Amino acid sequence: MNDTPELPKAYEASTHENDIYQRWENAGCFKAGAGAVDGKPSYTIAIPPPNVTGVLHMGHALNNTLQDTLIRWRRMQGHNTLWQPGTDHAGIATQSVVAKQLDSEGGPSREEMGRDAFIDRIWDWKEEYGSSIVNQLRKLGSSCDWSRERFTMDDGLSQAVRNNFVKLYEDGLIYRGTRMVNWSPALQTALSNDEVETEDIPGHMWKMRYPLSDGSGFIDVETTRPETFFGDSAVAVNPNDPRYKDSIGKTVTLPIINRDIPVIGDEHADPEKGTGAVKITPAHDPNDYEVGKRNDLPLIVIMNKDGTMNEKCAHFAGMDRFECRKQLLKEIEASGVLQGTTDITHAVGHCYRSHVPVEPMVTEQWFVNMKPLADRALKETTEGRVNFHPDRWTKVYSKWLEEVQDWCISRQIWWGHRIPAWHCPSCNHITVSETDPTCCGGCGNENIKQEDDVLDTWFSSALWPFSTLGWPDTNDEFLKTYFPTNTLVTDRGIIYFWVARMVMMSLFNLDIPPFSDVYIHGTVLDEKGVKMSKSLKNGIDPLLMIEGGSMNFCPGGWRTPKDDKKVKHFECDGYGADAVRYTVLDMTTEGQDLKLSPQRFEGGRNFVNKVFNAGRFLIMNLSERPLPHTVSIKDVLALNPQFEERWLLDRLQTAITECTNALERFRFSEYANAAYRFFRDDLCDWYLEWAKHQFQADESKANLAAHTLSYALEQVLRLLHPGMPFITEYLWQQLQTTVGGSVWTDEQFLMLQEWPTSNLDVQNAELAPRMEHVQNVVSAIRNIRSGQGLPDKTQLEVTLITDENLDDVRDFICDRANLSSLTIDKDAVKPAASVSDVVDNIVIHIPLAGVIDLEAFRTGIEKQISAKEKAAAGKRGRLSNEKYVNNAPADKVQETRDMLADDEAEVEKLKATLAEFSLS
RNA sequence: GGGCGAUUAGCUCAGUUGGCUAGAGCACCUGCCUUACAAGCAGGGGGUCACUGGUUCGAGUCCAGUAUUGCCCA
Repeated sequence: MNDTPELPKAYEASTHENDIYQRWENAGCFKAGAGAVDGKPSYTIAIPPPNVTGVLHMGHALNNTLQDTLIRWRRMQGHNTLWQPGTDHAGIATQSVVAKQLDSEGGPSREEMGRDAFIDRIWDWKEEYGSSIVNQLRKLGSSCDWSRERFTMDDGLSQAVRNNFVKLYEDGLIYRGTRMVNWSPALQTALSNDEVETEDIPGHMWKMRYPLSDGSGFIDVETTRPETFFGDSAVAVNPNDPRYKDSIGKTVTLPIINRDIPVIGDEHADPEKGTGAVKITPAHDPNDYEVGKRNDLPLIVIMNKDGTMNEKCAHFAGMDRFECRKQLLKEIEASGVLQGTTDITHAVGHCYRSHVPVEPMVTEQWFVNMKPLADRALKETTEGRVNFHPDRWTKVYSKWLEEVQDWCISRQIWWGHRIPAWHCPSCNHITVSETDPTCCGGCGNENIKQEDDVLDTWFSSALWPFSTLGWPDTNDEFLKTYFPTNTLVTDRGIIYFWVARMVMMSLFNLDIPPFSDVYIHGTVLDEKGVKMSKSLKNGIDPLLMIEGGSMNFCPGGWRTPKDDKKVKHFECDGYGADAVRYTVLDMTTEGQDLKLSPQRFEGGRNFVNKVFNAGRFLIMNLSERPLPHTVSIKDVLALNPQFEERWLLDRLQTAITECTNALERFRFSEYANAAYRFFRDDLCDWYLEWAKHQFQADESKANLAAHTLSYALEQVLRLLHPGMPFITEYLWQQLQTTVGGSVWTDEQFLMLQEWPTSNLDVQNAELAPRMEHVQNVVSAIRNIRSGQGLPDKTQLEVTLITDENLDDVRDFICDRANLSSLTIDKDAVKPAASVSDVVDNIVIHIPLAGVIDLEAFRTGIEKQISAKEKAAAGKRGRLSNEKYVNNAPADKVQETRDMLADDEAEVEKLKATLAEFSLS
């Protein structure tokens, strides 16, 4: 790497990214504690473990870009960092994937091969395909400590699950009971309340007539689910409803099955709604379940686990619940039981995964008693130990905890942590134990059988921030060093599922919250504002954006075959990981969703290329000009820096402060913008262009410019590194090999260099405004050139009328405005046939005999005059208002006076130039 | 029905404790292939800050209401 590299004109991300990543990893840069400075605190992020069956989507790209930006920044700050990676076993999802695979192979089904063989088969699948998503995270540049990768089904994490379960059970916080749960007939398992998604769908309200058994009349009830009448235990009427007062205590006879059920009085029946009488099906409706409990009604389960009707349903037995409804309606219509149908829209709970309507059903399940855990978790936010960003999510979190219901944790599937409970057939005792027991804890019977059910995947995810660090071994060095973690970066969608449960379990097991800050980022939307999802075919594949390829996608979402017309085709060569990262960082403003289109990444790619080219420029110039291995600010200061250099150094300090402050406050977009502004505006557009001139000047000027550029670029590469790690690392190393001394070796990485801190010695509040003033003069001259239709290369002769001392920036103005001569004199006379302008009270004259575009000049000046006059009028109005003068802060008033004076002076000068011009 | 957001340039978004002529990127117009970069440079046009009131010397910013829209909960 000693030869001067021949760099291409455009940066090719794909030729460098994999190589750089490999070298980081081989050198141990990702390992816990890499680059840590003694005495600095630890900084830990536990990755939200992606589903092991998952493929990287834009949400992951965003989520992990933010985490990587934070961890790289803290690592550079010398903190003892750990980004703990891993994946989640995703019980239902993974089981479905493998079951489908079996199905497509045509071999034995899950049921045929049996539990143990099937689980082996899933492990095989996991070995083969389970690392695809973590490899995709690598493509993004994620600096996770892969040597510590964990999986929720690992032995250690499984031990943690058992330990937690047993402790909760022993504390009476886990119980087993027969309760109303949400049953998914498609998956044939119970679900937690949070796994049910309510959707508004069109339906019907059917009126059914139940005759009173004594023949004294009838009661009409309305229902959206007539087929559940087989499980009716009562008809409820409001006790205060005069229409039904006499019916209470009587019975009605159910049609078809001719079973008598009581008419009861219960407040649940609303006289205002429907007929005022409601059928009560305690085993298949959550509200009816409560009514049933109050009134001691029998629970009559009428369905099988697969959603078909059971033997209690006469000749409908074996029929699917929806088919049963159809057939039943025909029969009861014919028999006169059906008294009417109304079209309605109602909210129906659907299974989050299979999307079939859930069946409320009474079954025997395991539950966590959430109240005591939730109360503690609530205090963490109210007492400021867990802080959400943006803060408003605290309320969402708190609300859920306040209203939390018991958590159904048992799942009737095979893939997952099998509940550590053993049933005894002889004494019915349940033995719950962390290690496999050999006999019943109640009677000593050795013939015991482990519970079939497994735990909800979130039960193990809830332990993630500490189970990955060795817990329940509380002596584990990693647990001691890196727990509690610092920042959790996640999406609002799993505040209930995951964030709240982690806090609860961490408090229960370790008495401290698992993290201090929770950053909730936006959701990734397509260009039409619809959330990206696989099923809507509107997703943009981040890997494709990184590496290139072609894709079809449907902005707005693909919902029906007709939407095929809306499908768009997109092809690209790949923008590179840095471009993707920078683009999403730039878009990550507080709490804002990200509307993305593939073209959006061009902006990021262009900026990355700009960074590359700045480096290319410096490398080309430095190859002839040896500099110290790493130029320090002392080196620059020793070379007698001039105004331009001192200005650039001051701007760099501002950028350092802004970037650091932004990251501290999770303002990712502000971070990206602050670095961008300094890099593009200050460094490239102004200083670097000036440096080209200096390189042609005498040796001391050239040397100063080279040192300054080298130093400033090196610093800004550090600032940009957390956001765009690859290009910055690549360039940094290229620059190290180019400069003299060649002390640099392959062992050194930008990634482990120190994050810049602002240097108070080079800060000077007067530099930036003065440079801005000078830039305004340059811009005004360029504006005249452009307004007069002159090519950029036309050199101009300029006279500035001012008493300011501009000697030190004379060369700068001449160069940046491309002047052949510059006269600065407060008494200078206007050259004949010249156009003029006034900026910051400096009058500019440019002789342009013969080429003057009179019209352009006049309109330009007139426009300025009217703008200035308008501004002045506003200020005059304010100052003539005595309330303003009396009430506003004195310095503000004085400021307004000064500005008004400036405005008025400038208007005068503008008018004078216009008048002079008209004369000439 | 309840809660939380959003509404600023053609598009996507910034805009801090209220205070100069409300900013950026993209798109657009003009001129430039100037030996870092046309994935670029220079210059320019473009906004009744959703609407209606209120507080204030002063409101994009604070308060109340209205409209449109998104998400979550029931």
